[in-house]
Amino acid sequence: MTAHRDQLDALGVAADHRQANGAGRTVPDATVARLALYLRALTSLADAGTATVSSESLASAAGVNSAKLRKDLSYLGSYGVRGVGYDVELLTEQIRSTLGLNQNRAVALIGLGHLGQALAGYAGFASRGFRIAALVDNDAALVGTFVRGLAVQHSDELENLVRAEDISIAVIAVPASVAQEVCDRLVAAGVTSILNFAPAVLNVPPHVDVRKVDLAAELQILSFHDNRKAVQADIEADAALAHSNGAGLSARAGQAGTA
Amino acid sequence: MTAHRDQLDALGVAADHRQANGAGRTVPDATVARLALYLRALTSLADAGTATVSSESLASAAGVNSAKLRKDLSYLGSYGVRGVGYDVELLTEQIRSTLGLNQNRAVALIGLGHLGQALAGYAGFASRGFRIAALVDNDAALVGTFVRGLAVQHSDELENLVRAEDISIAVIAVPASVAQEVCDRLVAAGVTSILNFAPAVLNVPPHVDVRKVDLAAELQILSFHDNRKAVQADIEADAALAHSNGAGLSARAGQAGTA
DNA sequence: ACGCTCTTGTGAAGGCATTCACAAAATCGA
DNA sequence: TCGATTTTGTGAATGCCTTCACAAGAGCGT
Ligand SMILES: NC(=O)c1ccc[n+]([C@@H]2O[C@H](COP(=O)([O-])OP(=O)(O)OC[C@H]3O[C@@H](n4cnc5c(N)ncnc54)[C@H](O)[C@@H]3O)[C@@H](O)[C@H]2O)c1
Ligand SMILES: NC(=O)c1ccc[n+]([C@@H]2O[C@H](COP(=O)([O-])OP(=O)(O)OC[C@H]3O[C@@H](n4cnc5c(N)ncnc54)[C@H](O)[C@@H]3O)[C@@H](O)[C@H]2O)c1
Repeated sequence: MTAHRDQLDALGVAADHRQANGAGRTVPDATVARLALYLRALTSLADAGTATVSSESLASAAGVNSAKLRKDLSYLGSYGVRGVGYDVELLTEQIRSTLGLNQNRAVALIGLGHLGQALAGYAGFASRGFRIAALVDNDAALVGTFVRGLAVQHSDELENLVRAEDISIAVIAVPASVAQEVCDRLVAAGVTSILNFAPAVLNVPPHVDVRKVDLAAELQILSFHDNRKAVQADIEADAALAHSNGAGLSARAGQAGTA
Repeated sequence: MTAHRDQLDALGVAADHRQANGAGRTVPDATVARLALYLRALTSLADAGTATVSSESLASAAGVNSAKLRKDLSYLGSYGVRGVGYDVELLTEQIRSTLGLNQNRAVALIGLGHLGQALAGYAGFASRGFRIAALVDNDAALVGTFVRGLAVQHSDELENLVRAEDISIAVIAVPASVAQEVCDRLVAAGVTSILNFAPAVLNVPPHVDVRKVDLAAELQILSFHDNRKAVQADIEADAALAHSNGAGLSARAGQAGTA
């Protein structure tokens, strides 16, 4: 167990992608998702002063198995050395380049409520290749306040900001009821990638990518497995009981049935 | 496009699951992840007063295709009526039951910094089947303060709280440097499911499930596709230019190459 | 009672992703 | 120079998931 399959997202609209990289190869989506993980692990290694790493140890640092890691890296080309491993710095550069992180991408954050404030202050974005270039909210009390040295702008400015800063990625942290409307405006202004925290399905034209983060859904997935474990334990307990007893039904809840 | 494949998570450790439901059938992981989505869509429909829904319209409300939805629901049993559709209330109950949401599960939240504060105040958890039963931090300045009517407890109390409230699910929102340590304590206290926000790979025993949320990774995945689009646009622009020009290289960045 | 229409439920096919397992490449020491 | 050792890169096999396409079932009007 330890985690679910490969965490096939709770989320997920539908579509397909393939990318032609420098070498002309194609990178599977599942691989792209893991490249981000490898990058994180490589950064730790570099910080620790490691210059070279084997697929085995990088894989374990990233929490995947080494065959998968090697196959993933093979889509980028051959940057390892047989018998030795991968050069940490070179591989980092390769992955950054594949992910398009060499240009410190500008990101807009829409909605500076509870979640938005936390995100705006999150150091992990900056350190991993993103520059928050615009903070937007429509609450007059928030507009003009500063978060991490950046002023919150009124949502009337949304289109101007997206164009002025050449923003292609936006994060939506507004209530679900206005998420589609905000999304439409972002798309109209030229945004092509959206990370959506609102529990709403966004409709976008085909050239726009949406990824969603649904925290309650994540918990529900955990709940399913947790429940499964409990039911399993029940079955086993009952089986054990049946020996001494006859036909027991343990006290545990056991939700898997037919309601 | 519209979204990536099925948003194979950026995250994901490795493992496999299968669940025997009431009918003795097995529910694929990919399906479990989508059940949470369907549930959300069903709740909206119920709020709107809809009593019955076809696979076609429920699918579109959830942003998936209808064949997939029907196949997914078929793992729970036959709760639809041919020629008519699904009863919203009945289906809701079925999914809730499958996900183990009929017992308002108690959740612990560890770390009440920027992110933790936002999560603690998030209404979406309560409305979708979870009760935040414990808030834990080790910062003396936070302990004793109240968030949504619940007092923040000192982390020394962690084990006691988990046992007292019979908590099996925990959310980790502490710095990455202490995430493993917090995780170990949670597991030792009896937690079996963890949602991890810290950018760190957690090692857990096999009976414990971990799901991770890595926001920077999400952005990096978006970045990859965004970059791909830009490169593609370049190629096309160059091809067009080549006709009038000879051999042009457009101004655009074009990061997909070999660094 | 019957035929028409609608929509589910599901075998079968096809497509991806993961895992296996090993030949090929590189280094090192003798 | 050569053999031992290490570790990559990748065909091939396997297993999931998705998608297709349609028979079976349910309601409805006549
Ligand atoms: N708080 C969390 O931990 C959390 C977790 C997961 C998901 N979410 C989701 O994220 C979204 C935001 O959550 P929150 O807790 O921060 O809510 P919030 O109410 O605290 O913040 C929403 C913010 O959006 C702003 N806003 C509203 N309409 C706007 C518009 N048209 N343009 C620009 N800004 C606008 C509001 O002024 C407010 O500041 C919600 O959809 C919520 O469901 C929140
Ligand atoms: N802020 C964000 O939007 C965001 C987004 C994604 C991921 N994250 C991650 O989530 C985690 C929290 O982020 P944050 O911005 O809230 O950080 P933060 O520094 O604001 O909060 C961390 C909290 O954890 C508490 N803490 C530290 N050690 C603890 C321990 N041993 N036991 C209990 N509590 C402890 C601290 O007192 C603090 O209140 C980090 O790992 C961060 O990388 C944050």
